[in-house]
Amino acid sequence: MTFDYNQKQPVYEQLVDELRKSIKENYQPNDKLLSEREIMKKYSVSRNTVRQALNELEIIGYIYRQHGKGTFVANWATNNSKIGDEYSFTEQMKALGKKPETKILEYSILNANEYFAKRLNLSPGTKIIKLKRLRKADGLPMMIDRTYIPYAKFSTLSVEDLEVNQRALYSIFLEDFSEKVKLADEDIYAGICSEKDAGTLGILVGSPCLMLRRTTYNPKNEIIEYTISCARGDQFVYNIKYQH
Amino acid sequence: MTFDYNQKQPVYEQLVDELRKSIKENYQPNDKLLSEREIMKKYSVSRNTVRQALNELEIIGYIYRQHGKGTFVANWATNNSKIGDEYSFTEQMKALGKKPETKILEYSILNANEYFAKRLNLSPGTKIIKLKRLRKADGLPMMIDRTYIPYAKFSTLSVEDLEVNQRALYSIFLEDFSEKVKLADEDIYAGICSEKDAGTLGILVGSPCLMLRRTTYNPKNEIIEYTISCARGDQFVYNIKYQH
DNA sequence: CAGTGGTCTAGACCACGCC
DNA sequence: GCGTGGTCTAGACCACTGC
Repeated sequence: MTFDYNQKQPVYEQLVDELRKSIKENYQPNDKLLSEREIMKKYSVSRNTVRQALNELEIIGYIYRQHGKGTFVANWATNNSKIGDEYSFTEQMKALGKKPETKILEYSILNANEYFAKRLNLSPGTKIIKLKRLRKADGLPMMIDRTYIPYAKFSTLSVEDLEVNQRALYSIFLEDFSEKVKLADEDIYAGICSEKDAGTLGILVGSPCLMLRRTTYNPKNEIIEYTISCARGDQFVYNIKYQH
Repeated sequence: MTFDYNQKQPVYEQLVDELRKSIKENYQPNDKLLSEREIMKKYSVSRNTVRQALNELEIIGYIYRQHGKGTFVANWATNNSKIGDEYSFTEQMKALGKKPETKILEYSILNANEYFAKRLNLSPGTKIIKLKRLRKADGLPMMIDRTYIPYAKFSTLSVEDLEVNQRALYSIFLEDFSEKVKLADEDIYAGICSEKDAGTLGILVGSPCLMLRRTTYNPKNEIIEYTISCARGDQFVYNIKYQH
């Protein structure tokens, strides 16, 4: 068995796909996998390529390796959800089997005041876009996002894409504006719901809520987004998985 | 310049240290680094080794690479705190310049009831250790942890180590019991403080608080810890950084 | 076009776990 | 001693960037 070297996808990625398929079909958790040298022979690739593929599989939690013993299949219970990705409402709701939905409550262009200028690392007065979104799951209001992004970078952002096509904001950043999220810095804390948001979320004023504050950076360390979210405390659980 | 091949530390790790030092002393953010081939010559190592070192530096956010252009120094503002690590109260408080302190409120051995047996994946009635800890920062009570671990694995756990030596639980797991944390699964949600905890934390009953529920797994997918924490909403902020 | 990072090969030795 | 994963080398070609 060999791979196609003329494809756009590198060989080690093709190998990752092959191994994933093979594991899915033929292995149980904690089974011993083929050794690196056996994989070399089977797929006619060099050891470096095998190790590159195995590294990927290790990172996504599909396998674990033990020096002197071998490579083993990890328990996939841990593999259904993405690990180490920044928070995505849509992804989390899907993982819970709920139907996510996003409604745009506000889209406006404003001049940054002192506070938002500082948060976005811009000069006060610079134009920014404010986006207020209501997130629902199975029809139930779950959280309100207030997102602030620099107008200069995203002037042609289409509200229709967000609402009608229900595209994820980060997909639009990446696909339409080539802005890659390199780092997301999140603060999570407990708070009390404001009167305004309580009405929108359909809960009592003063109910406990989960507050999220997020700043995201591109590879050049420019800030591409600042978001404050308020989630209802009686419904919303934020889940993270850390892999080592 | 060459490296010592007889050291326990692999050459690429030595190269990582060298490059970190060099970057710290001679480079500014977004400066262009030596090319991979120049590093090869300078340190007399092969390209693979250089790339292994650069991969590490990329993962910890020290550098970023651009195909066809070069390798660049990232802004270290993002590098002071560890990225992608599971939550550690002690580490976070240190990062904020606060003095962390842990007080053991309870250490007991009990038989797991239905609930905890399920959470730890044990049979009901199995012996487990309960550990209740109060976390303070600069003398101020911040959160209460209730940790449940299987007695079979950690029967010789020393409370003195935790309290007098202020050792981190995970260091003890790793160093004294060879239990490595492979995956941490955390739920974060907003809640209301119980009467009992309100007294300990010095806040009013019914105050909003941040609740954390954590399950950690070793590489074999055995559960090594289940912890529920309650943090005061007026003081405590949970910070995470995601790197891509 | 030259220079960069991205991928790949073939072969070597070491360190660890197990019999 | 043998098989495993971990590290390392020397050399090659490709794809992308910018002049």
